[in-house]
Amino acid sequence: MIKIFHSEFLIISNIFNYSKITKLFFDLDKKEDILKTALDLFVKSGFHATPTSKIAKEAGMANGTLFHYFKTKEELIIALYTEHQNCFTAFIHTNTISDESLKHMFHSFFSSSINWINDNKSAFQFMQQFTLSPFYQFISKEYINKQDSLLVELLQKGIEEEILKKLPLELLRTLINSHIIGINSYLSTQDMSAEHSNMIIHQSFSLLWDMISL
Amino acid sequence: MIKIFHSEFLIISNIFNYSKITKLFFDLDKKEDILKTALDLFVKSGFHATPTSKIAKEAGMANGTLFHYFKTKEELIIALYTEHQNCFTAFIHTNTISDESLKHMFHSFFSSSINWINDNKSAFQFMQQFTLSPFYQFISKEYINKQDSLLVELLQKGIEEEILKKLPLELLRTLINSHIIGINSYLSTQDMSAEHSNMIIHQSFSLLWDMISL
DNA sequence: GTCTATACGTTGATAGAC
DNA sequence: GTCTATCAACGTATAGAC
Repeated sequence: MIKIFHSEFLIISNIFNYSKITKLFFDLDKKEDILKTALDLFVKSGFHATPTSKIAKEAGMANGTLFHYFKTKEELIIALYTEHQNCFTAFIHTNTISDESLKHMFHSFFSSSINWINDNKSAFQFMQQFTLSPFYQFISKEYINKQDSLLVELLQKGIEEEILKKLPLELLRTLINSHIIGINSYLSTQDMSAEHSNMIIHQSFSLLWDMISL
Repeated sequence: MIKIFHSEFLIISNIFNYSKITKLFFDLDKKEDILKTALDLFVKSGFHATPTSKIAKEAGMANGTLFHYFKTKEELIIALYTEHQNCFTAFIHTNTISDESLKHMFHSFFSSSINWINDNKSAFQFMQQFTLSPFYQFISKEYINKQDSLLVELLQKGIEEEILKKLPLELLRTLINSHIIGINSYLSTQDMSAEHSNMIIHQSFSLLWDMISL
């Protein structure tokens, strides 16, 4: 990856670190090479069925070099999770437009979530695998709550303003997240045009809104 | 496990094979010992982080004995998945009551799903892990569709009778399944009385119905 | 059917030269 | 920082006695 186009540049720089944009035109950091390769292999074969030796090899470096950047395999797996989770959250925060209408804000929150997931399918699948794995217990409650803080804020406002049904915050939060996962699962298995896909996303938001709004 | 109580008996006989009920009062089949132990360990540590030697040991048998019942570890994992998936489907089929009202049928379908999942938390978590893993590709499309046939039938009827919104069947199916997973996730993380839990299940069905019905 | 013993490959991680 | 060489431990699966 020596040269990349503008559109790819935006996506990739989004996944990784904005401060390292300039390096992208020449070479990614070794650390990022590892993370990128590990993601592909983990999604293809699972954490434990993917040896560190294979990651290093496919990332074009020696076995020992990988352990220079990550002390253990576990550290690598957890770093990979937080890397993408942070990216996901950052994307949603910058793409959820502020608006007088709460419904519009929910809509843009919803669309940006779906869009990120769609542009980062592997990352999202890995994050789901991770969430169900024993590694997840090493992620603090505080971190998890922080990631969902924007959604919780919106929900709180919605309930206060009597736009949303008066239900436990946690329940609403969980149902919305499940809904988003479901839409993603549908969009991934069906083979459709971008246009049709957008229509489904729009429809799905209406469904979600019918469910949670008064 | 020499003697078990009636309630446990019902749950366990439900998980495994009805034709082997009589054996339960003395000893489970070795094969079922393996499956039961493997489930616990897989949920605790994941497929690959759980060695077959540990499964055999905890199931109270020699390493070689395990391989007498399952030729490979992969075969064991896949058998474990279908075992529980079959049980889940069977439970829903017998517990979804026939009724003139489609809404009532949906409600009982929904409740039985939630109830089974709640009584078989480990099994369900394993099934989700499995679904996201590379092993899932070994499960045929036909098998998957067959498992969801009751829901699809209900949905078809609902759309024909203009009770449900006219949306792609697959989309509805996926959204309902995600909703159920979400409710389960909420019920699992919160600590509540059976009474309160039932109330949430009831409310959640209303939400689902608001979403999919006209 | 069940056990013991073991073959044989693989893996995570380290040491030390460059 | 990166590589090569290496190791000790482990994991799947088999062979063969009982």
